[in-house]
Amino acid sequence: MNTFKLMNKGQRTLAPVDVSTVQERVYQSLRLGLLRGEFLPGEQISIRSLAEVFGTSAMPVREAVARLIAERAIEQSGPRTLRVAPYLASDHENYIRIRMQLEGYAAERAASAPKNPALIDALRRHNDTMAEALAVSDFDAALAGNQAFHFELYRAGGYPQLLDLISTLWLRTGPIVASARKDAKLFDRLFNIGFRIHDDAIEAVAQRDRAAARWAINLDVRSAHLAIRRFYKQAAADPGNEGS
Amino acid sequence: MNTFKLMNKGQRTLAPVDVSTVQERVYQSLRLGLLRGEFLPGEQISIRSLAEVFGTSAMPVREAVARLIAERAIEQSGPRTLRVAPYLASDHENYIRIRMQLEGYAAERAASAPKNPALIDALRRHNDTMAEALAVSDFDAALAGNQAFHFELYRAGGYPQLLDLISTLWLRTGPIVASARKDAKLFDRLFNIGFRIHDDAIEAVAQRDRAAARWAINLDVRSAHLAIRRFYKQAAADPGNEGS
DNA sequence: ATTTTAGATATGTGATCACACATCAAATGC
DNA sequence: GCATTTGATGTGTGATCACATATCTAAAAT
Repeated sequence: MNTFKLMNKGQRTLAPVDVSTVQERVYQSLRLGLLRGEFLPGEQISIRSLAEVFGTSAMPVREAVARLIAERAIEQSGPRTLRVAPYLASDHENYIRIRMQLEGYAAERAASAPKNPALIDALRRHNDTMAEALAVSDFDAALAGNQAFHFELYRAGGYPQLLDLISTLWLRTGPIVASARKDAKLFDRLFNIGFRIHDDAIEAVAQRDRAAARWAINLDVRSAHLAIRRFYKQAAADPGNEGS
Repeated sequence: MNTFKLMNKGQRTLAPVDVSTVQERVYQSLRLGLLRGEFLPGEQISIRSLAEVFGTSAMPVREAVARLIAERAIEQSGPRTLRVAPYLASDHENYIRIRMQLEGYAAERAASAPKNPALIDALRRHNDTMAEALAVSDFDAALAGNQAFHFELYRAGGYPQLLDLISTLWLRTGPIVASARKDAKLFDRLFNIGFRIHDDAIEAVAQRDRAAARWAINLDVRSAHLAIRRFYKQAAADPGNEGS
C-alpha cells in the first residue's frame, strides 16, 4: 500500500503537475492578452475562433468569456455578437476618476506601510525597465514595465481585494491605453512623463509620505487619461489610421 | 410586404416581448437572491440543483455562475465544489475599507450635485420604509429598504460605473450582512442606528455638505461592519445556533 | 448599372452526453 | 466491535449537436 511512499523517499525529479482547468487557463490567457493590448477596443470576438486558436472546444471559452463579461472587459454589442469594450470618452473619464480613488488609496497604504527597501528596489527596477524599453521603442515591454510598477506598488498596500478590484479596472482600460501604441510620438511622450512621475511616487513611498504618494499616482493616472483622450480625438478627426 | 406595418398602425395592445436570454435571467435571479440574503455565507451550491429549481438545463446556470465567480460572490472551494463566498473576518474588514472609499466617494459626489428635492424625498421614503419594516420585525423588507436607500444615494452621484462596482461589492458582503438576521436583537439595534445615520446623510445631501455626507456613509458602513463582526464572534463561541 | 433577393456562412444559445473524481454509505473484512 | 473497503451517488468539466438568426455574398431582376 505504502509502496509509493517508500519509493518517493528516494531522490526524484517529480514535481506537482498542473491541475488547473482548461477554462481557467483560457481565462488567464485572455486576461493577459487584454492587459497587453493584443485586442483593440471595440474589436469583435468570436467564441469559436478563440476556441480554435486555443485548441479547445467552445465550452471553456464560453465560461471564460462569461467571466470577462462580468468584469465588463467584454460586452454584448448585439443579440449574438461579442466585442471588447470600446472606447467611450465619457465612460472612460468616469473610470479614470474611480481609478484615482482606488489606486490613490492603494498608494497611500503602500506609503504608510513599514519601510521596505526591497520594495523600493523593485519599483526602481520596474521603472528602469520601462525607460530602457522606451529608449529602444519596445512599446510592449514598456507597457509591461509600467504595469509591473503599478501592481508592485499596489500589492505593497496589503489588500489583496483592492489589488483585485484595480486589476479588473485595468482590464477595462487596458486595451484603450495599449491602443495608443499606434501613435508612437504620443506614446513615447506619455511614458516619459510617466517615468518621472513614477520616480516621484518611489520617493514618496521611500519617505513614507502618504499624501505625496497619492498625489503622484493620481497625477500619473490623470496624465495618461489626458493623453489617451487626445489620441482618440485626433484619431476621430483623421480620415483613418488603418491601412485601406 | 409592409402589411404588418399597416396593421400595426391601428391601436393594439401588443407590447415588446422579453428577448433576454435564459442565462441573463438566471444570473439576475441569483444576484437578487444573494443580495436578499437567501444564501448563507459559505453555503455549498450545485449547478444541477439550481438548474432544476429554475426549470432549465445546466447550461445557463453554468454561465451565470461563471459570472458570479468573476465577481467573487461565488468561489470554488475544492476541485469540484462551489460555494457562496464565506465570512472571513480579515477579508471582510478589507472589503469594508474599500467600500468606505468607494461609497464615501459616491456620497460625496451626490452631495455636491445640484440640489434635487425629489432625491431627498426618495431617500426619506426609503429610510422610513426601513424603519417601519423594522418596527414590525420584517427584516427582509428592512434589508431591502436599506439597500434601496444606499443605491438611490449612489445613483445620484452620477457614475453608472461606480454604482456598478459598488453593487459587486454588495454582492460579496450581501450574504454576510443578511445572515445577521439570525440574531434579531443585534439586527434590530444595527438598523436602528443605521436609520439615524441615514438621517444625517440625508441632511448632509440636502445642505450639499460633501464632507458630512462622506462621513455619515463611512460611519454607516463601519458600524454595520462592527455589528457583523460581533455577530460572527459570538456565533463562533456559541455551541451552534442551528437547530439540531 | 443599380437594386433586390436568395443562398450560404457564421454567430451565440441551450440541451445532452461522457468522463474523472470526490463524498458518503453500506457491506465486508479482520 | 472496529477498521477497511467497495459501491452508489452526485459533482464540475469538456465536447458535441441542434437551433434560430444575424451578416455577408452572389445571383437575378429591374
